[in-house]
Amino acid sequence: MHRGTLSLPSVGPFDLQSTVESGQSFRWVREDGRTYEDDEAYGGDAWYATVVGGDEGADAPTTGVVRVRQIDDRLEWEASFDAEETLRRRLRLDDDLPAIRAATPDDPLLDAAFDRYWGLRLVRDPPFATLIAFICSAQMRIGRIHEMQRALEERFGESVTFDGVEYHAFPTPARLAEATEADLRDLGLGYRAPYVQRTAEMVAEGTAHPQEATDLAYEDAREYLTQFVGVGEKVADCVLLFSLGFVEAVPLDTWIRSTIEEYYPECDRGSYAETSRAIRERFGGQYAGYAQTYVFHHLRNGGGSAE
DNA sequence: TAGATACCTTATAG
DNA sequence: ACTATAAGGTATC
Repeated sequence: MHRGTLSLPSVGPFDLQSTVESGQSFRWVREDGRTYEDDEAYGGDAWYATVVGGDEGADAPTTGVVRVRQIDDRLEWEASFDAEETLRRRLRLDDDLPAIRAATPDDPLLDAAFDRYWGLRLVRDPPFATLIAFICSAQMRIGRIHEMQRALEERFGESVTFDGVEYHAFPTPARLAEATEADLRDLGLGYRAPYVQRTAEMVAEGTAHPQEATDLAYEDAREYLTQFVGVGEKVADCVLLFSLGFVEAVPLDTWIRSTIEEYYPECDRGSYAETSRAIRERFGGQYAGYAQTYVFHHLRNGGGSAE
């Protein structure tokens, strides 16, 4: 058992709950077993766990389990290995949040979102698991996307025991590629089942790998990812933003589209590509994905003109 | 290239 | 109880 504490003034503002429960990551499981839709019962100091390794390859030299919780300005962790660097990377603790906000234009909506969830950070999740999770996300609620990922892990993921508790890594591409469409439909994936199987097969066979997009220019990277089955421009943007470090990416989902309609109508240019360019510019360019994630979380929790 | 439609499953509103 | 609708869209025509 390895343990450690990160003092938050050293990494700047941070809000663990907002970061891992804002619908950007599906890799963290709350240890108290409460669902992600049960926010009102949240106590503020819950442990969250994730299994590192599995499909992560070189990104995570150590396979193991990490638990983390936030108590005031301390981030406590327990893990089966020395997890400090993993946490810094996965939770983007080195991002300069004040500088990012300073680079984002002021307007009433962005100010409200940043004020309300100040400390929310983007995540840097493993590419394959993120690709699969967002293929699953089509026409799904956040809670059910979580359920699907847990089902995939339990059915196809490697079992890991830590501190007397059994955890499951996310399945490897090879293991998911072996699954049949019927297997995946049984887990409740619906029409996404063949998308997941075929995409896993592409990665397992070496046809393509989401990691390959990292070296490309942003729009080329988005185009690259759409070769995977079940991956359109929106899902590609999610993978770029939440896994591959393209902090300028702004996934145009239903929430952001309605936001554009209501608050930034001049940014609606018809096509995804052009609207994407316009809203990215409106959100300040290089860190536009940060603004998107704050706004998404804010509006999904009742923020905006309705309040 | 832009627009319309089907698609699995679940939860919620009426 | 039962039907309609929507949920972080994509593939196909």
